[in-house]
Amino acid sequence: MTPRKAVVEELDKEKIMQAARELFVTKGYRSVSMRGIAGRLGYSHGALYYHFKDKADLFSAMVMADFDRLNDRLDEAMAEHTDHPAATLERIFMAYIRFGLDHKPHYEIMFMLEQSELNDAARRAQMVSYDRFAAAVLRLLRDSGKPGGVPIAVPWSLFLSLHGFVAYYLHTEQTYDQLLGLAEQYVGLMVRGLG
Amino acid sequence: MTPRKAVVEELDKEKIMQAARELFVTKGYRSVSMRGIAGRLGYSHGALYYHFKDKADLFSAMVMADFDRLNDRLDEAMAEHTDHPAATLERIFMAYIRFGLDHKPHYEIMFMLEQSELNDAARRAQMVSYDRFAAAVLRLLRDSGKPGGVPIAVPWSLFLSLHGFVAYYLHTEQTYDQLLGLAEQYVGLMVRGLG
DNA sequence: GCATTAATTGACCGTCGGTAAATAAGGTGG
DNA sequence: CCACCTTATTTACCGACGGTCAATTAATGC
Repeated sequence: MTPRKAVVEELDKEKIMQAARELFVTKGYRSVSMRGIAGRLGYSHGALYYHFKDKADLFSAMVMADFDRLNDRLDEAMAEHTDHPAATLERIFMAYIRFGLDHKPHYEIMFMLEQSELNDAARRAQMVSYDRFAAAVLRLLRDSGKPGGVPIAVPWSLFLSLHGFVAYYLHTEQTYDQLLGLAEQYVGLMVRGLG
Repeated sequence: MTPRKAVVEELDKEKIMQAARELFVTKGYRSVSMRGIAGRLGYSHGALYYHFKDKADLFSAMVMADFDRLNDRLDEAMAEHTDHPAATLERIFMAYIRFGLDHKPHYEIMFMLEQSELNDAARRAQMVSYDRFAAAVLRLLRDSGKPGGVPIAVPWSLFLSLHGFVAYYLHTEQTYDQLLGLAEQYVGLMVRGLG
């Protein structure tokens, strides 16, 4: 009936991503449909395809925004480097876990999507974010005076460990606060492995 | 036209699970459909619903069979307990990683399915299998003469670490043999954390 | 005011998981 | 051998999905 709305209520990428986020909170991202997102906004589903090429394109845009946030959190954790490198390391690890558990719907699409559900740009953002993490970890390990070189596989192992922790609790109801003690034990185990 | 086939070519659960497995190898399990499985066997999709209540029921049956196999592998790794407990621990960890990477399609449905995609029995099998793992790890840690008690969270942390490793490489082309060196470093880091 | 462009609708396509009635084969008792 | 019941399968159907596209109307530029 009205194949174009008044400009004040026009759709844009931000509104679409926001609606998608709200749906992710209640249902898992698997069951969030393009039709559902459009319906929540009062539009027909076809309108979304004017703003995003397809569902992977929408997911990817959200993922890239989320990686920017994660990078900020890790930067903050590193910025307080007044104490020992080992303590900074623990802060970074805890910041990672906290980000994952405080923003489960975000983390879910960042790391739990199949590769086919993301476009190239989003995959690049994943890798870039990991590179920052790895560089920071390597620097801290060297600063803390490790004898000899630090094997390049170490940051990767640490990342995998952190991801394993978050990924498991992603689909439970438990919050970061509830898991705090366990997370600290876990991180402690990780850091002791580096000694 | 022929609403029942000759008895020699009747469908059964085994045939269906086998066909599903074959499809998992080429496509991810996400894109394996009930129609696709039936088609591969030369049946119409409705026939599957006579043998399995729904897709979750089919997946769950496969998952439970896979946990039996994983339990066997871990039992084998523990059985060779001629040497130090620490060496046995490493063998168990490596056996876990090996199972995951040697049987990626199996591991995928065992651990990467959403809870809603499994029925109660399959969820129980997951927990029982973890309990075996945890009991074995706890026993070995105590045998190796840990001073004081071993926190109950330790086996769980170890499991999460192993899962993190396997989960990441699940969607890559890399084989267990190619990742052997990295896996050994990773396991080494884990065990050192216990010292 | 008129032509052009931008944004939205809604019909349509093929595929999915799932249900249920119809139907034919297998098994059973007389 | 036949009648009857059970078992296994087909097929049509449902609603929902992702995605495409011509039609349509609001906004914009000249």
